[in-house]
Amino acid sequence: MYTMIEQNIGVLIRKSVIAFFPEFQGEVHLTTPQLQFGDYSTNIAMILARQMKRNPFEIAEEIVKNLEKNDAIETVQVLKPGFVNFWLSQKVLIPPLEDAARDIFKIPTYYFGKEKKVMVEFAHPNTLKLFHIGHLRNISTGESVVRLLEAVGNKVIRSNYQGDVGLHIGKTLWKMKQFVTELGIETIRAYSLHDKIALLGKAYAQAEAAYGVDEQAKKEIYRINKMVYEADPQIMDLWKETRDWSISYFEEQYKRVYSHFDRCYFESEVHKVGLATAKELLKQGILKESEGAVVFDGTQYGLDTRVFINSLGFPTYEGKELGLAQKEFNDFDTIDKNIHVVTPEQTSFFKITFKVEELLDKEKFGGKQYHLIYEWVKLKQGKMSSRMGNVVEGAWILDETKKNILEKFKDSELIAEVLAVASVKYSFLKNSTNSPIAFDLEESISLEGNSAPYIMYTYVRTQSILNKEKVVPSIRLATMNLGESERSIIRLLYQYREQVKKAAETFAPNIIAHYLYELTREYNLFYQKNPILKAEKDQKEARIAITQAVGKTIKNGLYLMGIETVEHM
RNA sequence: GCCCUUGUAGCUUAAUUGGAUAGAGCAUUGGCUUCCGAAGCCACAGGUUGUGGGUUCAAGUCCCGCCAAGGGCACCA
Repeated sequence: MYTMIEQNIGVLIRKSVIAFFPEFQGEVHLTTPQLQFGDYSTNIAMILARQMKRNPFEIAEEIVKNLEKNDAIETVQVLKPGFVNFWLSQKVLIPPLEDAARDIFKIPTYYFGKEKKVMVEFAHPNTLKLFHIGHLRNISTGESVVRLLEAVGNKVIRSNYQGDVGLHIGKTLWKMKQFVTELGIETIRAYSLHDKIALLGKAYAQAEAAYGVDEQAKKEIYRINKMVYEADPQIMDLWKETRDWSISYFEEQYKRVYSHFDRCYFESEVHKVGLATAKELLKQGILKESEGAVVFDGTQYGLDTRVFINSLGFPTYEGKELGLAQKEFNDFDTIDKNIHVVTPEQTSFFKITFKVEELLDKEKFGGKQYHLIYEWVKLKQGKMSSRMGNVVEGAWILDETKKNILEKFKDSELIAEVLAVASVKYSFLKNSTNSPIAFDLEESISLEGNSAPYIMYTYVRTQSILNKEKVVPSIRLATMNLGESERSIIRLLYQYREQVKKAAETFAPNIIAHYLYELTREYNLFYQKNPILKAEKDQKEARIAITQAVGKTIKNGLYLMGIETVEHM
């Protein structure tokens, strides 16, 4: 395993340092530098320079001088201020390549605790509302994080928390009741799912408008909201039916982007537990009464003060979260970490609920809740707002991209669909999760350069070559004399597993995107320069093996990003 | 008013968590098919990393001030 190699090099350096500086205590830190600076690098000489009050370059030379010979290392080099750079020998570079060619990826493990089990909570659209482009980014991020955490050995539970009670429901149902009276429920039932969802959207928009100006409407909306909370039979039929439409619609969206959930939580099933918990916390003095509401005074922890039970006696979003947390942690026994993929405006909200949960049960919740901030998809033309009617539906952008692909290239419907999903997902995931995406309706999704089609095209290219010459009888690369361009691809392939681990540790799919793009570019350059099938015997064998390894690695990496591959395009 | 986040080429962005010459893609300009898929490849150009200071052998990254944008700060979710 490469980690062994890394450790071995660390030990070698350590020994070497101790040889001339016996009181050395610190850590030897190895990094993966740019290819031009070797496979591993250490800055230990610069750190020692301060302690020893000597020139770092001299120290670096001394380290190299005292270094024991090791057949994993081909070359060692000392550069400028005092970097020591290591080039690995083919002996250790080749096995990962051979593995990759056979579709074997020995990803190092990474756990957050002894349970080796984590929950990722993502998607969370609210029922009766649109599944918009922001949800699409959320689900792309969540799905990829799930797969990354699985890749490093965790059991991952996919969960999804949806708001099916609350003011937005009150509003929509208020208007929907009118629609039902006007149109008749049977007429509406005959609508396609898509039209039903559109009607719900219309109801919400009109209710939202009335809420601001019409006192009577506002009162009525509050009344309906209360009925929903109390599960009043008078409203429950409509509530249930509209909720079902919404849920089926969401299922369609999840399926289209290859996601699914182990458990979908709803506010309607947690608000009672939340309320009870908040009341209990009030008794314990963790929460307190203020102006008729029950609040948490965060000032003592440098946090905001927020309401958990409002003066009408309903649990707020904060109150419900207490119920959710308990259900999540009870339903799946102990988990090491619960990762909430949510926008940044909720930062204060999470800081407070996490704090309260910790005060409630430190053993159970302490240090386990994590808010993974993913940023908004912002429209270049202006903000998205359901009131303004300029919310971009998730499906819309997928459809647009697909149309674009069909127009530009002569792909089949099926392939265009896969490419569209890939393009949209990739365009989200290549950015770091915490950077806002400025989305331009005109420019749409990029289909060249650093994009999914570019990477996919390269994959297809590798498959096309392999179709012509499948057989790789024996890979004897370890002893072969490889050229420069072969070597840089092999060295990149060597880094893959480490990159996956890093991406998992930091919940950062963009690391995979970045890596795949780099690998793909390197391969394309190689392809352009060198014949593969027409190369000489040994060389041909090596190049086919590389082609196979690159293909498998691309496929594996794309899978980790939640992207399917195509064999032709 | 207080708190948090962000500011990198015309546009969209990366930078291995303090490392080496700040890396790409779009857009612009010029070039590459008798040959494995040109959705490709190469080249040119584009930068005082918002700004002023500080710490360090080393700062886009850390600290302080200022400017700008976004978000949050009691009964919405």
